[in-house]
Amino acid sequence: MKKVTMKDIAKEAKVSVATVSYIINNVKNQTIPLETRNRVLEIAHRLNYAPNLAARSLVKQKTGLVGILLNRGPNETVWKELYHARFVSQLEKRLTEDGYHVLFSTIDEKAPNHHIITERKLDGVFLIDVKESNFYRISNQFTMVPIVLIDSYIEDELFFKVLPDFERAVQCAKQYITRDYVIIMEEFQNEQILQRVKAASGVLDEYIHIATSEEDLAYFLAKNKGKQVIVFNEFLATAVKNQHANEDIICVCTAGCEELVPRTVKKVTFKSSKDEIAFHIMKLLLDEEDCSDMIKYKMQEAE
Amino acid sequence: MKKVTMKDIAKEAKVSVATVSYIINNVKNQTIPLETRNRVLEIAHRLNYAPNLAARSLVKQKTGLVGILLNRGPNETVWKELYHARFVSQLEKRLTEDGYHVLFSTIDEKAPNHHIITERKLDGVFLIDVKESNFYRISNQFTMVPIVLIDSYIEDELFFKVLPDFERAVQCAKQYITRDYVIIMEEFQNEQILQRVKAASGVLDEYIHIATSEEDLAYFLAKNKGKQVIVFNEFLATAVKNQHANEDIICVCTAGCEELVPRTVKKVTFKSSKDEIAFHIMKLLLDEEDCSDMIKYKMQEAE
DNA sequence: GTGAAAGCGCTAACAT
DNA sequence: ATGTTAGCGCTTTCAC
Repeated sequence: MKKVTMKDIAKEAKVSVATVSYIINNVKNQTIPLETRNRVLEIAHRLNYAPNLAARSLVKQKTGLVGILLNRGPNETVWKELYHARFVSQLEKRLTEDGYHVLFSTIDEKAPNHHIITERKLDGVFLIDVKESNFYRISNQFTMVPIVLIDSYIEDELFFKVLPDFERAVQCAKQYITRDYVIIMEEFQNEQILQRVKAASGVLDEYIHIATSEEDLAYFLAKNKGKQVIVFNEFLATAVKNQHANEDIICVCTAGCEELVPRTVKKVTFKSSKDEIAFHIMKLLLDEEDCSDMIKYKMQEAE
Repeated sequence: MKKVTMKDIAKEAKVSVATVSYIINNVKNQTIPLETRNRVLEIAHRLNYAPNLAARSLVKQKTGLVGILLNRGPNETVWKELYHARFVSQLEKRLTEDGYHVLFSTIDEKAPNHHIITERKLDGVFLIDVKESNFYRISNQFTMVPIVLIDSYIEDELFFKVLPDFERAVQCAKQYITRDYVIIMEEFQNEQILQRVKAASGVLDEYIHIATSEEDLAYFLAKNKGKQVIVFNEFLATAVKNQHANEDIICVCTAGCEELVPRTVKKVTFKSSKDEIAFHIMKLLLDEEDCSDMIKYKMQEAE
């Protein structure tokens, strides 16, 4: 009941492993008589042969493995977790459909461990919500691997970045604004993302709330009673609405998941989803297109 | 700028690759003088050496890879997707903490492709929401791999199963029942799960609704106006509450995510989380404990 | 204490 | 048309 290899097939078919390899991989420029071919394939099938991709990648120098690495803070809120889960789920779908295998791992912010990238010889990596301090000094280790940063900003030409266009999003949200307003968003590990939102919003720091617990949230809302609220991401917006049904909420749908938001919440949506953009960039990098001119991608918004 | 291997280190340190291997892996019974040891480690570090796990697993016959495979139907609802995402996320955390690398993949229900299991030589596999027809005939291919089924029921002694104890859950929910009630749940790919809920509920088929779209849901609720509603999983319950604020809802918290449910919803929770149980079983299987007596695990409920 | 060498399963260049 | 062979990067036995 042990694992069956090409050798087993070769022996049974009385051919060499090379021949088996040619047939299994449908190698062109190798003319194999139909009889041999069928015999080998039949045996392979009968023995339940499955190629060993580890062995193959050793010689091919390509693993077919793409990593999705998620920086998880010590106590993330459920909302935030869902926000990430949604993205990972969508991205995985695209990668899987494209024939890649996806290695998914959270990175403990306190003990960041990126060894998986180099040890598994990943063909490409998505890094989500990266803490800049964790990455700044070690980026030189990853010059061989295409890396796309999600919801993160690190000043390093090596990385490609995908993140919402906060400036435009806030502008769109303002269409609904008729009086004073405040902003609520998740806590990102990446400090610069926060800075960008703040800069984009044009409101004072005291009117921007980083959601970390229900209690703090309730306190903030109580203090700003009567004001309109712009909330970033659908899950957080839903949570806010659940607990504070009366608020006048505008949700910036950064999670690509508008269906979940209560009808009474106003919405700002994006033209293309983050996973679509991220996948597209990675695809170009994996296919070794020339990517020297694209530096940073943003999502565009509609109404 | 190419990849650095043990050979490179060996050359630079003027020792053999064997010695390098001994040092890198801290092999006991091999007495290495401290001087050599430090010199090699220093070089490895300076060259940014990272072991190639594919090569290692080839000789060790263990990949350190665990699969989480999710059967995704053609048009899953967002609620369902979140339900799964939540579980995957929690399970991945445990596995990663335990030193395993996680291969995450959705399986297209229409073109089920389980080759990843045999080709990546996974050490263990979690299969979520498995369609029995997809698996029934091919289970013999996986006799080498520990497999744990989640939210699925397949009559096959080969598999371990983890699923909620629906009978007890319904009983608990009934504590809140004061009049006629209906049941709402997600559509599972695994038909037998549905059957179990039906059997457990003790209500007629016409009072059990499988949520597939908001329209159908609204129609079902309208038809059963005034009745109490038992909803399976927090996300669906939240969605129901969002759209139909007046309903008297009891949520069976199968997603381990109670915080997300509006306060006005009554809850039935489980004692232990599914990911905890699933991980525990897998751990035993991976460590090759004797597991011959455990057949099926259920979740217990509290409150 | 250290290293040569075989072999894990596979591919591909080169013979035949 | 098929086989031989030399690796891919690593572990491990066994000899020195």
